[in-house]
Amino acid sequence: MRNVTSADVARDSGVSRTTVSYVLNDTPGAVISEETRARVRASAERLGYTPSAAARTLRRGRSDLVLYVLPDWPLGPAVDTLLDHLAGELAERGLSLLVHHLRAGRPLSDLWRTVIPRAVVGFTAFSPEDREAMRRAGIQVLGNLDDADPGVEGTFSTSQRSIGRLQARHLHRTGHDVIGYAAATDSRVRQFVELRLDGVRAECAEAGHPAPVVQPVDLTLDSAVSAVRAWREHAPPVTAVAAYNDEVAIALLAGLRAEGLTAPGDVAVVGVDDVPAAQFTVPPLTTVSQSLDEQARRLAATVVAGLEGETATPSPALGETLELVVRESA
Amino acid sequence: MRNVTSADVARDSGVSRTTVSYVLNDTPGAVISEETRARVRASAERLGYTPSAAARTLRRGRSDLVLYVLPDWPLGPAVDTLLDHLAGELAERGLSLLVHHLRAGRPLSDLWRTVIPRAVVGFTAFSPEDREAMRRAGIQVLGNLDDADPGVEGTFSTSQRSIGRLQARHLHRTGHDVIGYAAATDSRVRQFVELRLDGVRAECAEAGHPAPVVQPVDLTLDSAVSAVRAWREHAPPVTAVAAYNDEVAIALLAGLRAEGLTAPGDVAVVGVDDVPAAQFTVPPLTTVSQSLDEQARRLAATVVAGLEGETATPSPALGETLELVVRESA
DNA sequence: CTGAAAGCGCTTACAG
DNA sequence: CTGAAAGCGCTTACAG
Repeated sequence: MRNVTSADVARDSGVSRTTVSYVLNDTPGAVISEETRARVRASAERLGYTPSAAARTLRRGRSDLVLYVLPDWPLGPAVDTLLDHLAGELAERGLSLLVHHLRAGRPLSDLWRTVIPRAVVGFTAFSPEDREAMRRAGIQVLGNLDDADPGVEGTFSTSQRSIGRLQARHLHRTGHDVIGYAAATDSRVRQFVELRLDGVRAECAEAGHPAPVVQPVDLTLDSAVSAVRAWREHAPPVTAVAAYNDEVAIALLAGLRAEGLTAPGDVAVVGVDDVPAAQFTVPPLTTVSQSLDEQARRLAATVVAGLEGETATPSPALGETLELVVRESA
Repeated sequence: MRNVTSADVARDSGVSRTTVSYVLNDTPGAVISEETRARVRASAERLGYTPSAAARTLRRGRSDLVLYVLPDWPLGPAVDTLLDHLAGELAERGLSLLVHHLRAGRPLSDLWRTVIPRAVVGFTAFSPEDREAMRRAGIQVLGNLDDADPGVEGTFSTSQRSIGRLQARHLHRTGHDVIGYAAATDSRVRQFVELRLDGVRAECAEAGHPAPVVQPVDLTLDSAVSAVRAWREHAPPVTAVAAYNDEVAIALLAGLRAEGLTAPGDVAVVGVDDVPAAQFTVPPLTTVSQSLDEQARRLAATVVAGLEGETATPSPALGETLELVVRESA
């Protein structure tokens, strides 16, 4: 059963392939009678014609794919939401999403050169060479986390620094002068840890308070307990801590409990993410919500705007998607 | 700056395009001197030649894409792992991953007809028509959750029923006769709820115990409290409950606490997933781990085996990736 | 208004 | 051992 091509449609509707192409693509300049158009469309429909992406790509020199480059660290639930929104918006415009997970020994350039996507969207920034090469090839490049490029900074992702600032500010406002920072140990997430911690530091400096006392915390009780002890023994003692995320914060809460301490009485704890479990911890966890859904929507909008050639409307200040959820732990 | 084509490489190395193609593709029958091969490869390298995916696809009649069809419900962290492994394995074979999120008004057939992927991998089963049509088009079809097709059943996903059985069995063994089931209310997840609950029912029936008392639980304290009350008021009273997943179980634990009850003393609770927070709840949560990593690896292996034409080695019994993690809540 | 023809870049019988 | 040539299915100047 051979595939049905535009030639089949042409034959069936008694016109040339040119006409079929004009009709089906609604080519602007083409002057074709409504009657002919209807006939062509009916044929296409009846024969179940679907244009070949390969042929179209070969002809046009660029495909209908958008390459989404994922980083080498765990993104959590964010990806799902992101991919979903993005794929949805793209589908409405006849585009499809190609995902690539960055990894050692899997150069990005081979892929984009081979596939010639309409746009490349990166979770992390691209190397200047990659970026330049893609631009030259007429591929739209949308990066992320790219602090060097002010035009792109934070277009998609909430500024990690703002997260740290928000945590520290809340802790200061609730009467804590010397605060700790619980840093995740997963090396793949280092970039984020550094950025968020930077925010905490900046806030402390501006408030005239001492710099945060950093302790590594992985997802074990032992590690949480050690961190708690270190903070308590610190002089002056740490009375509140900003955790890298809710998982770390939840471990911390368990660490406090194991030491016979409570939050926020002995040590206040603030997390990041507002995971579902955060409302059910003992005590309920105060945290920073990143509004991933909202961010996903913005990313999709930005990509689409870029594709349609609009000047990327500078997205609203990042902090806007950030929200402090005050419960009981801090 | 025109793209470099095989003709450029041919010119540069002084051979025909035929030879370039033979060398670069290691075409089996081709007899070409080692010296010529080296020359061609050097030229390709130097010119930065990357074959056009579009042209190759047009010629071959099928692309180097594997279409991964995601369902219309939240997959959680699973997707990330799955995509990562799959994309990795595929990349090693020169294939790329195209994701499509199923949604109303976005027919799958348009996409696969347009793109002609090497294989289509589905998280959920495909309709018989889609499946047949794809097969006829020479596309490898790998479904999931497809209980109707024994050859495919559970190839990728752990049997949802086994999860329920495992939960119920543990509860029975620890002395509970009448158990409850906490069903998630998110409609997108209904399919899973039904399957897992089925497993619980089957286990109860076989053990000669009463059928599970089902209560809906969403992620609010109120809802958890209502469920707890209903179970306590049930005659005979429910002394243990299997929760749809850890999130629901964690809400339940909070509901018990709010009612002045404790687990497992008053009501035992067992979850599913072993999320990081599970080890830090009060009390630590007993749960079923699905070994998503292991499953992702298997999915990738199955897809790759299928692509290489091997008869899909029937994967080992599903239950094997399931593991009961006994902590304190049950 | 509509058609014949070129050409996108590749692979692969076919003929030396 | 190697090359000339056809053809995959489309779009788009170009010529009526």
